[in-house]
This record gives sequence, C-alpha cells and structure tokens, in this order.
Amino acid sequence: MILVGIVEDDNQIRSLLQQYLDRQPGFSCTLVYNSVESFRKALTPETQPDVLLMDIGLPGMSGIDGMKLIKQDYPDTDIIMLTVYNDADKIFQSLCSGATGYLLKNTPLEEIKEGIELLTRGGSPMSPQIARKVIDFFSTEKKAVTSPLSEKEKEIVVGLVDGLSYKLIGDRMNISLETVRFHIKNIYRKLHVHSKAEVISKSLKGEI
Amino acid sequence: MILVGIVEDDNQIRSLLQQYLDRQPGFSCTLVYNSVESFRKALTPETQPDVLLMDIGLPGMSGIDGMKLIKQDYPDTDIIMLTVYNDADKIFQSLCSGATGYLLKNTPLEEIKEGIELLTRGGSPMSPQIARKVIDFFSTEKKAVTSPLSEKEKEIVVGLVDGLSYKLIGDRMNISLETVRFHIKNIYRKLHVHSKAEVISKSLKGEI
DNA sequence: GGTTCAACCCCATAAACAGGGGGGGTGTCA
DNA sequence: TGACACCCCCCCTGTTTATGGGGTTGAACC
Repeated sequence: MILVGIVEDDNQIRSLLQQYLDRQPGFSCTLVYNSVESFRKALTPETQPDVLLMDIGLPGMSGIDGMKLIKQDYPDTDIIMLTVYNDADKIFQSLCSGATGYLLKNTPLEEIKEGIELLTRGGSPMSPQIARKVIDFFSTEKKAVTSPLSEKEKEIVVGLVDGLSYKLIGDRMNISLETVRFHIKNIYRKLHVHSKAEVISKSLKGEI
Repeated sequence: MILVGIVEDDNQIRSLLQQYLDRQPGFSCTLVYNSVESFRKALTPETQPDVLLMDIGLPGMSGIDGMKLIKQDYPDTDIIMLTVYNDADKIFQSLCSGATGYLLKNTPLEEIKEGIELLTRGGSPMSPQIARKVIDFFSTEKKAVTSPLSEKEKEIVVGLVDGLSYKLIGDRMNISLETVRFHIKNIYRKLHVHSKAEVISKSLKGEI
C-alpha cells in the first residue's frame, strides 16, 4: 500500500486528486492539506506518507521551502513537485532541495498515478519538457569553450585547481619549477588575470 | 516521418530494432551501422537522421566519442544512448557530450519507439533508474554541508574566492591584515588545507 | 566568578608567488 | 626564410603567503 500525501491550495484540484488516487488499488491518500504549515502540523512519524505531491505556489510558505523542512524531519518521504511552473529556476531549486520528481499540473491523473508508482520502483517521474530542461542543463554546463590555452597550459591549470604549488606541479609534470612559472605567466596573459585564485575560479566556472 | 539511425554492434539487437522501428507508421529506419566509423562515413546532410540510437560499447570509437563528432557536424540530430551501462560516469559523460536521451538496453521495443516520439515532441526519454540518478545528481550536489566555519571565516573565504589579497579582504571587512591572517590560519586548520588555492577549490566545488 | 570562545591585534620568518628580463629548442605555415 | 606558436630552462625583483608564536577584549555558559 502506497501512502500518498498532498499539499495543494486549489480546492478543486486537491479533492479531485485525492478522490482519484484514494480509489486506486494499492493507494491510500488521506494526508491532504492546503498549506505546508498545516501539513507539517499534522505530520507524525506514524502518518508519514511514502510519497508527497507538493505544489509550489502556496499561501504562506512556498512548496520549495516547505520541502526542505519536511525532508529534514522525514528524509524517507519522496516528494514530487506538482506545479504549473516550468522555469529552470523553480525546477533546479526544487531538485537541489531534494525533490525526487517534477510533474506539471496539466499531467493527466492516470500519469500522476503512474509517476507515483514509478517513484516507488526507484524511478523519477518528470514531465517530458522538464526532463528535457534537466538534460539540457548538462550539455550547456560544459560548453565547448574554445580554450586559448595549449595542452601543457591546461595541465598546469589542473594542477592549480588541485591546490598544488608550482614546485609540485613541476614534479608531477616532470618539468622544472622555472618552466612552470614560464607557463603560468603565459596563462595569466592569455586569460587576462593576475593570480592563481582567478585562474582556479575561471576554471571551475567552466570558462576555460 | 521520423528518420531514425542506429549505431549498434550486436547484429541481433541491431536488426531487431531496425525491423521493428521501420515497420512503425511514421517511422523510417534505414541508416543502420555497426560502428561510429562506418556510420560517419555514410552520413551526408541529405541522409541525416532526426534521431540516432547510439550504443556506447562499440568496436573502435566509443559511442560517447562518436557522438561528440556527430554532434559537431550535425547538431540537429538528437541522440539517444541505448546501452547496458547504468553507471553515473557513463551517464554524465553522455549527457555532457550532448545526448538528449538515455535508455537501457532492457527497454522494451515499444518503449523505445515511444521514447523516440517523446524526443521529437521536445521531451527527453530516460529509463527510470537513469532519471533517478540524474535527479540525485542535484540533491547531492549542493548537500547541506555542516560547515565548520564561523560567519567571519566564511566571509573571508568569499574574499579569497573573489581573488582578493589578505590586505584587500581586511579593507573590505574593516579589520586589520593581521586579523585576516589569524582567521585564515583557523580556516586552514578546520579544512585541513595549506593554501589559498585549496580553499578556493573546495569552496567552488561546494565542499564548504 | 571563573571558563570558554570567537574575534581582534602584533611579531617574525621561510616559502611561495607575480612579473620582468634573458637564453635555448621544435614545429607549421605562408 | 621569417613569423608564429609552443615548449624548455635560468636569473632577479619585490610582494604576498603560510605558519609559528605572543597577546586583549567581551559576550556567553555554567
């Protein structure tokens, strides 16, 4: 039996969802509230749901902030965001705060049910356009910047990022300390920076 | 009509897939090869498929390396990885290199077909366990690290990350150079590091 | 009232760094 | 052939850093 909770302020959507889900075999949907505050007040280790459908736009505390608190107290409850928001900001905030799924409100009831089942089987339900945004995050993350640095220079940058001293970089690459310095001078010139710190920063931000 | 290509070295899987997909209404599956090399040789702007199913473990060039090349020449072709590998490494390498979907080889033919359709509608097909791994990436990324640093110390870390010298950090925080050094000593001790570079690195990697 | 602790300051020294000179050598490309 | 880009090494300068020591204050805890 999958225990499902709902936090949703729209009365119509909320009762529709509850009635539908509670009728499904293997489902029980009774923890249904219209705000994070009231949900948390009612929550106990005994009533803790397996899956929680969470709206984002709520009166009082937002669903994202609410989720953080709920996850702290009940980390075993998996949370699916169920919202109209499809902007990258809301999506990534949710995922970084611990959401395990993200469905848009136009998702048919049946697919929501399937999403919940998918979740309990170790999957992560996402609306198609959400999935695409998540995937796109990776390919744009490491964009193929045409680095002006030569191979040796890039290797030295890696050493800097690893927190090595010039001497240790030289040892690692089997070149002399002086050569390391020579390369670093060139790196600074090419990147228009004047310190190790800036190089590390640029490198980790993917600007190299 | 969706033009589908396949790069897969297992003869049985390859012909099974081709026969199934080519029979589906709205699908055409003719560009079928057993290696990246032979696929790329045959590829022309005219024959360019809409969707490419790509194996990873291939004789010769790997599917991931192959994808990078294909994406360079034909960025409009969406690529779905179709593979047995479900380790985080392969998944993220693929996504970072431009894959738009990732299905495991145990996916039923029908779901592969649905995945291709989903892709053309702007979605991103992923096997459930892949989706979960991708989602988990975010929640573990910015894990709530209980930073051992005090507020002042964190502020100094910010200064270091910004590439400021001790002196400038002192100016910014209205404390003396000596106090900055005092704090930095403590930061190093707490983080078990011995240089600015390591602090910046840790900070930017979210380990503080 | 004593203890603890973070935050503030000072001193001293060795090492590392930033930036400026020099030398070499290889290769490519016009 | 000369102009470039890359790679390797050395010297010199002054500055910044890392790391050890020594303190005072004031709020907070028991």
